Amino acid sequence: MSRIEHSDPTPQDDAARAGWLYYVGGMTQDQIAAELGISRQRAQRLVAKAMADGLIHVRLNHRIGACLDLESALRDRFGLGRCRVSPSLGGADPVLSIAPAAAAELERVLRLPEPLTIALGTGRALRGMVDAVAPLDAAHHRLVSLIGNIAPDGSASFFDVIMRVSDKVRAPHYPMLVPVISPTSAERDAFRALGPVKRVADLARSADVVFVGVGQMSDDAPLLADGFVTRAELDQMRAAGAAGEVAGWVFDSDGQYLDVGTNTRTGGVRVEQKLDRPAIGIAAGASKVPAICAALKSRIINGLITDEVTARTILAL
Amino acid sequence: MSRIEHSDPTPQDDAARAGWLYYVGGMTQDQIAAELGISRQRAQRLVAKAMADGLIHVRLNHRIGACLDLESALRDRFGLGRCRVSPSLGGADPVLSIAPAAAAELERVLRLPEPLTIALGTGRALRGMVDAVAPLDAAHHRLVSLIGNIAPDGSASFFDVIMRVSDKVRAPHYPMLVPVISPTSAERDAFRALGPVKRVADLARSADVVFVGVGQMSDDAPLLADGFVTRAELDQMRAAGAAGEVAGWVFDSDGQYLDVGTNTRTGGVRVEQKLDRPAIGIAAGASKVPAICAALKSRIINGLITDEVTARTILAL
DNA sequence: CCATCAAGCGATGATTTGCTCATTCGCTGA
DNA sequence: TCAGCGAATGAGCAAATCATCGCTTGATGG
Repeated sequence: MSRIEHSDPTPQDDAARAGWLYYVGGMTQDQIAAELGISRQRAQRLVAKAMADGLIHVRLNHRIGACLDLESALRDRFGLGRCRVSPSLGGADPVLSIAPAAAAELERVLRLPEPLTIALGTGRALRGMVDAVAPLDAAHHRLVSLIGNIAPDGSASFFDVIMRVSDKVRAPHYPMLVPVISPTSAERDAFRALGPVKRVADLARSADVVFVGVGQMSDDAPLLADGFVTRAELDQMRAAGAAGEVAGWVFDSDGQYLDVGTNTRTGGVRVEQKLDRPAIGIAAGASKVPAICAALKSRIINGLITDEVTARTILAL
Repeated sequence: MSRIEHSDPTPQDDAARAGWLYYVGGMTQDQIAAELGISRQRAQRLVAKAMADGLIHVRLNHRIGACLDLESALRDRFGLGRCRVSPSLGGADPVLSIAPAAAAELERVLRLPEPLTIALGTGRALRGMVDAVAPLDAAHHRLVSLIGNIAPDGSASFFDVIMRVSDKVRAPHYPMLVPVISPTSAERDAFRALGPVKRVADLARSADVVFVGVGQMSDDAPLLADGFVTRAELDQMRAAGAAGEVAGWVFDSDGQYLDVGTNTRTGGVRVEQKLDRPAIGIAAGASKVPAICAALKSRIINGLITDEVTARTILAL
């Protein structure tokens, strides 16, 4: 026996086992407690931990008719390639509802056999997506960041999305080591002139697939909440017609990029309009609707993963 | 609005939506009832239906250390290619515990880009596997049955495994339209001489991957339970050393096929020993251990998906 | 060596869920 | 038209689950 038992079970092992028995085996927590020789409370905690640690993945294997209808309506209206509509989750954060669908789409791309360069933006939706991705081996692809990873406070937390996903799927990753938005155009240009930055930017521009979130420019703008722009800058860009933002680059309600405000100092790579490769927007929520519409209109994105109510609102316009 | 609402929600749509809100959204049944404007009991029934219909798939995203250890031990001992060990589910049917792992392996194969011929056996374990596969598009592969699909009572229920999986993944399928076991060798040979049967058999023999269950020859033998062999035939073959069976073909404890009993009348294609392509056995349960060991020993199978206690028992021998 | 503190544990009460049963609804055939 | 019948519904209840609380235990630092 000791020949086989190479290692003591880690806490995660225990949690995984309890979660397995509970969710797959359909056992009650009492039964699990008896099986593993622990108290029910402990069993309960292990099951909860398994869920909290993301050890248990739940997916819906049925396309709800209403969502399929919305997908084809969106596809027709905006000439989309990929389009996915998830059922909404009542009042909960819409990010939660689109994360599994977004993860499934990313996994689909990662499983393609030919080596691809996959460009990723950042934001809550993308973060939700990578948290929902199942570990798999995609070492033949390259993951490249579209956006700088240095926040105004100097932290590199926005690095997270690409780092986490590359960790999960064992793919090499190329973060863009520049400020998301530099204090001055000159400083931005100085960063851009650096060899390594240039190479990552070229890689990002040549990406075979692009995944981005879409930011709104209303008072709850992610750029503002995360401290990338000041309220004055936000107001200035709104006065100039700003309706939304992709990878930090602000555009108007027709999806045309502006030449004012932070757009003169944004460090990352801009997702060009009418890209001939998939550029998939991952976004949901009432306040994002104008931004999503604008991005779709000028084909900054040519694919969309959203939720039911957002899809309905977009189509109602 | 009516422009969008093309179709009324089906009962499955409702179940899927309730299951989504419950499992993905983490809402209580009361909340779901309020959200959908139905009674709590109805919400409860929809959630249960979603689970029963297999609309909700749960997978464990963590390899438990003990199982990994067993996998490498099995790989070393029997020189296996693919090997997967799932945690056991207490007293429950071991088929339930291996079905997700088996499904994941089949999905991996189905997602390979080059067109493959995939041969499938039948049995409870295979049936569990196909029930757990997620729908995906694998139209470039061919699914071929190793085993006849006509049961002694004339029903074609054994057709189920390959039909269901081909339905789920939209792959063309080639059932073998012969009795599993014919009453006489002559009749078996007559079937074999038929052109269509010959072509399916040739296809099966040339398969790039093989998935089979492993049957025991003890009193709970699947062949006996399903009425393919009589007790007298079972006893006769046991007297001749029968230890197990793959795709209806009986072998002894060294994994050598016998020349007696029903083996002279079995209709399907025999999985040859030491195949140079993957031949993956999907089997778990204490009573199957001798059969699995025998099949591994002579390399009728060169891959194994089983559960923890079965793996331990195999290695203890 | 002892005081302090944090982490984990088991118990308890509140909430949520699964199940049974009587009833109703809708359909079919006389 | 209406009786018969099966499926679906909702009420009620027992079981299961979850959240909170005080306690133990073991580590840390004075």
